[in-house]
Amino acid sequence: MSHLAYTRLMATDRDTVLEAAVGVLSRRPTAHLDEIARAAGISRATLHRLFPGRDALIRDVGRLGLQRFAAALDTAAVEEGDARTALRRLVDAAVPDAMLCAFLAGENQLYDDDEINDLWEVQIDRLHALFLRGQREGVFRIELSAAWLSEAFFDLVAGIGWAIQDGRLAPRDAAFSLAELFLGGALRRDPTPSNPQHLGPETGNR
Amino acid sequence: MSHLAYTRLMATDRDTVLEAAVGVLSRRPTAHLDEIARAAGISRATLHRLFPGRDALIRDVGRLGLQRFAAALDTAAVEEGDARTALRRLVDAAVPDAMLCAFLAGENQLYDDDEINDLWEVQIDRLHALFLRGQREGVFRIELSAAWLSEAFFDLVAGIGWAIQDGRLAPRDAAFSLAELFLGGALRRDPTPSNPQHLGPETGNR
DNA sequence: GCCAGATGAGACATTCATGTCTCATATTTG
DNA sequence: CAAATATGAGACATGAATGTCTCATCTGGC
Repeated sequence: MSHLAYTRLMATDRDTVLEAAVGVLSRRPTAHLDEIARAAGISRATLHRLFPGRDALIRDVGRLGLQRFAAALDTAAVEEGDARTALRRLVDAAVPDAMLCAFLAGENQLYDDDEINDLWEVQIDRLHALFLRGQREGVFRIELSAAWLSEAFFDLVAGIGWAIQDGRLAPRDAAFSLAELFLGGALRRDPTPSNPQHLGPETGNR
Repeated sequence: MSHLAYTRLMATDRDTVLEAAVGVLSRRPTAHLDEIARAAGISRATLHRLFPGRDALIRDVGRLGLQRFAAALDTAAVEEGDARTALRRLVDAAVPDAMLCAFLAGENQLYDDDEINDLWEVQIDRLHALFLRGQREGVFRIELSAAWLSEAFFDLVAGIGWAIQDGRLAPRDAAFSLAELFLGGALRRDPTPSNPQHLGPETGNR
């Protein structure tokens, strides 16, 4: 029991360090371990005790990001319901980890680790499938390829992460800004206020 | 005259190297000078003759990207005409340099060079002004802040660059995919085929 | 064909981040 | 309070990338 509690404490500690690391690495991939350790509030020695080396740290950051994104896809249940509301759920689930996604977008496929690459491919495929399904359902536009929709969505999630981190976007507005822009685009829908249609069902919890 | 021709030759040569460099650096910011030199088809010695050092190279890549983006804003004449067509012109002008923009999006504000930062700020302000004007004209949605629209637009341009570089998007489709997604969003406009409206005036040169 | 400038290949020194170590201190456990 | 463990601070070695050099080769102009 005490052993379990101990390992769990270490695990969350590792994740805390990884989240601090991503805050630095997403903007400056060449940051020194000194900076990362300082950002995490620990010494370089402890950082080395938690992670054998720099590449191990980077690898674990990527793994954490992919795990979080996979968890977001799970909690959003993107395989169920109609595609539009599924995507809205995904937005809500993914925005809290937008910074991790921003890191992933940058370090896209520079990993030689098979586990990481497989994990990445699986999640992208799930996203791709969501858009394909939406296109078949008549929800998403078919002029834009599902591959491009997946890519653009992930780019915008990353953009959300950067914007929040740099203080250019309030976290409160993040999910709304992402969902509205991606789903509805930048153009006004109806210049005449005769058609009060909305882009999707309002969940009412804003 | 021959002197001018000589310096111009060198300048374009520098730009050629910079464009090769961005192809490597946009994906792997930690790439060695060896790789960059090989990507540019020159030796490391010549690379050092063209650029005093690594940071000078990075700085010039950033400067080139900003110059190209500024030129795109100029040729698109974003300050003239209605905002929607101005943005379409900007898309067409910016897409060829999307990879440079992708690099800029990554190395956002890590420069301590005042000239670079000023140049960056000016261009972002121009983009911001375009969206503000469009919102006042009733073209762009006012629920999304002009700052977010600027940021998201740039993120998508960067995404275009990455997708093209990695072969996930055909260069032919780039401008269309970017403009349609950003302006109109991912959702189908009219599920019923009764209203054949389009998102903007077709220029007819596709 | 000759000369000047440019380029490539490689050796060399240097700098700096990394990795490893020790020891003192702080914190927790019993 | 005492022991055990975790942490921080710093020194030190190592290795890799960078910066600088020389020399051979190539190209272009005269």
